[in-house]
Amino acid sequence: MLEIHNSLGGKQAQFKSLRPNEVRMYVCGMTVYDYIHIGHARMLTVFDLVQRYLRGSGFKVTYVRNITDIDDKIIQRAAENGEDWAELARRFTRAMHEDCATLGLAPPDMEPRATDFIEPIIAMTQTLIEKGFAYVAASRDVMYSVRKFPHYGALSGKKLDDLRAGSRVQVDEFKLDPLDFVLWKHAKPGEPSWTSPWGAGRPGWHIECSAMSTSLLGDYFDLHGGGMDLKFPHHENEIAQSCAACGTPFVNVWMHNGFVRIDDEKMSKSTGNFFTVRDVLKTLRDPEVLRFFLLSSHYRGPINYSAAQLAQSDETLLGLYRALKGVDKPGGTPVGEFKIAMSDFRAAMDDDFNTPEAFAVMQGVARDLNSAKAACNSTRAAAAAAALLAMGGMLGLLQQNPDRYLKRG
RNA sequence: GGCUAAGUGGCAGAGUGGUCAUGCAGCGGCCUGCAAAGCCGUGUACGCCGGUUCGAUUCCGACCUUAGCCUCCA
Repeated sequence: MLEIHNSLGGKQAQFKSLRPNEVRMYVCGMTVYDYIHIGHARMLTVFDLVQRYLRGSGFKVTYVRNITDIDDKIIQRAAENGEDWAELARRFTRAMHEDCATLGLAPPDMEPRATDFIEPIIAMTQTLIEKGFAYVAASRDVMYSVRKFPHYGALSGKKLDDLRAGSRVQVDEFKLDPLDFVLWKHAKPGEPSWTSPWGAGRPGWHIECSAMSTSLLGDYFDLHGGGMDLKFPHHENEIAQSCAACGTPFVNVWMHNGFVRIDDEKMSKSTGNFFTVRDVLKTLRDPEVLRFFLLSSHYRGPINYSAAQLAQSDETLLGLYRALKGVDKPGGTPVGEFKIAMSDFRAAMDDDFNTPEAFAVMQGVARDLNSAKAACNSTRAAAAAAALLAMGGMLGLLQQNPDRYLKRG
């Protein structure tokens, strides 16, 4: 029985997919204007784990992860570089794909780009205007009127009036409410733009995800994920847009991963305290060390990044590969006591993807494996190795040839 | 200011109303020609103060501290 913490409602809920044995999931991916850092790697790894484990549990999964390839930051960075914005986006999309491949992340089933979904974005914006949820402001931007959506704030537990009171944002004079957000940005001279009923412009960030997810997965789908920082306002806005436009519920379960920190501060591009995946990977024996590190604490909690931590993960992972080394014909189905370990492992994972607990089960199997090897009990060793490999497979770990892995570094 | 998480042994990190997390490091032992690896053993850890309870790290309340969101952000 799989239980997942649903951000909406803030509690663990028994996971029921909307269609039998099928999971449709959407994850907010990258805005491609720079190389990905360890914080992005955590998000990517966490949801890779989710889709992998769901598949391993017998679900048919459709995993969609978008690419935001038009955005203020892209335009700004391109201008700084004297580079074409579309070329810059393509360049960093390629870099991201390279990094994902190195990290051993399965590609999503669909990877929509915002610029390929201008039509649905315009259509949804139009619908929102027609239904009275959006308006064309004096600035000629199309805005979503947050007050028109009664459930606004439900996901993040925020009240509109509290937000307004505490807001440090300088209020846009064209907005009816300070929290209204842009659906369609009116193009300034020289900016990339698409024609629309409201003149040349480009999509706002929030509407992209609503348009792409509902176009590809339907109005109401199972799982929506992303980093903690997207909960408000991005996901709140997605709910407001999609529910209002489609007239249905939007998402069954919301999942948010915790941040990677450095010295107890959030790793982020804006503050400049970040390490890119490619730089960090140069210091490691194998990319698997990073995956192991990222999964060694629960996905919802914070994780502190440091070289010392990585070294510890390296050491632990080495121990697991050493256990696997020299086992004759591992494989087949786990038997006997390892069947029990297997079900312990599943229980841990079914409990909101409790990877640390799952790791503990694997350590127990590794110990049994080492004991069996020491006792020259090759049958038992093979059974233990089979179990360990099966568990590792569900996490995307331990699938390399042990001898080759151990020779590295 | 509002809202949300979290504070566990040297470090990392789960979990639980009353015998065990787990890993790394340390210590003792076994094994080995020595070492490494492995195996066995080993630590009166649960922010502070009250409350509930036969019993609380675990439940309740206050407090302190940290982080995040309220502006782009995975």
